Amino acid sequence: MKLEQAIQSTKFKNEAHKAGLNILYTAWWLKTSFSQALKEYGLTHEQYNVLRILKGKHPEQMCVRDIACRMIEKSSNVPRIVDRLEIKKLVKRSVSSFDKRETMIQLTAAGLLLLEVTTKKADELFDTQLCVTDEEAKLLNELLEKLRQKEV
Amino acid sequence: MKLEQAIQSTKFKNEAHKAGLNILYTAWWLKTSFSQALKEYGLTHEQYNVLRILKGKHPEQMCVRDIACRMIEKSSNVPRIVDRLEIKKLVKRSVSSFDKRETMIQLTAAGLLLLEVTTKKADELFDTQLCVTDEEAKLLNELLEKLRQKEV
DNA sequence: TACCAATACATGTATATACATCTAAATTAA
DNA sequence: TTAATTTAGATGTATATACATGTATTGGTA
Repeated sequence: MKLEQAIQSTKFKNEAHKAGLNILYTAWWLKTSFSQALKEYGLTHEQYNVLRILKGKHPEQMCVRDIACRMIEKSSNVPRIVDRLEIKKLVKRSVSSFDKRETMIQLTAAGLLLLEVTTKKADELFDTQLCVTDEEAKLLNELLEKLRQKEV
Repeated sequence: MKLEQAIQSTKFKNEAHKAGLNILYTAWWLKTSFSQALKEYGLTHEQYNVLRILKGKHPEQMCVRDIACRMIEKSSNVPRIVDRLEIKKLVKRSVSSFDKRETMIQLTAAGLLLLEVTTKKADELFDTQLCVTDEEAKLLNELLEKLRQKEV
């Protein structure tokens, strides 16, 4: 669907302005499809994201700060997301013996299992829903990184 | 900043997968810069978005449903955003005489004034922060719309 | 050693998202 | 014309975002 149809708007200040809105809309669409796919497993996509980050170090533990700086949305409140994962017994919290201020998080066997199933679903979604060739995707990545070059 | 630095991750399944994450990250970055710019005016970017949509019809009124289908994030809860705008006297609610189920929303003079100031700020932000040429932006728009082609 | 600043994370608050439910009004059907 | 269905939007709940503040621990400094 063209952006014009999606947000019922035809006038944009310029192409860059339209690109900004197009990125926001595409991100919303992606998040929504993603959340839909995870729903039957009782996971939100932020919870999935934290599990996936933990998998990267498994069976080692990670502290909250390390998880936070790997999140896509940097302002995510990781302790609260971990709260919900802990209630569902998908992760385990423990105080670091190294530094008692740090809370170490580790995937449980249930968390690891659920992650494996949902990762398959998520990868499938990316493969089937994102209609771009490898070259187009590469170009898209370059354009997005150029667009963000004033990032602080 | 490269996506790899931003989310401290170097392994992606393929370029399309990386593009998906890159879009999500770029959208987060955009939203954050945007919210930052609006903060001194006491507006969130969703509230700004609703005001901007209302401006499109001003001085005519719009019903809640019409606003909702122009929102970038379709699952936004428009009545609640309007609640906050109404408290700040930036919009006015009234029952439609045409169909008493409909609530008509209209910008107040204060809302219109605030919108003019913030629109200047917002446009400035888009112009200075989005580092792409007109051709690149056009390409980006085409790629995003191709990527979304399986949209329902 | 005692004090102070910095750090890690928990927690509180306002707003938004995502979705379900409720109420009133309009539309359709019997 | 009444009854059932649909629609519009208000409202409730769980989760997340964005940001401020509180608390314990650590590290640095006098």
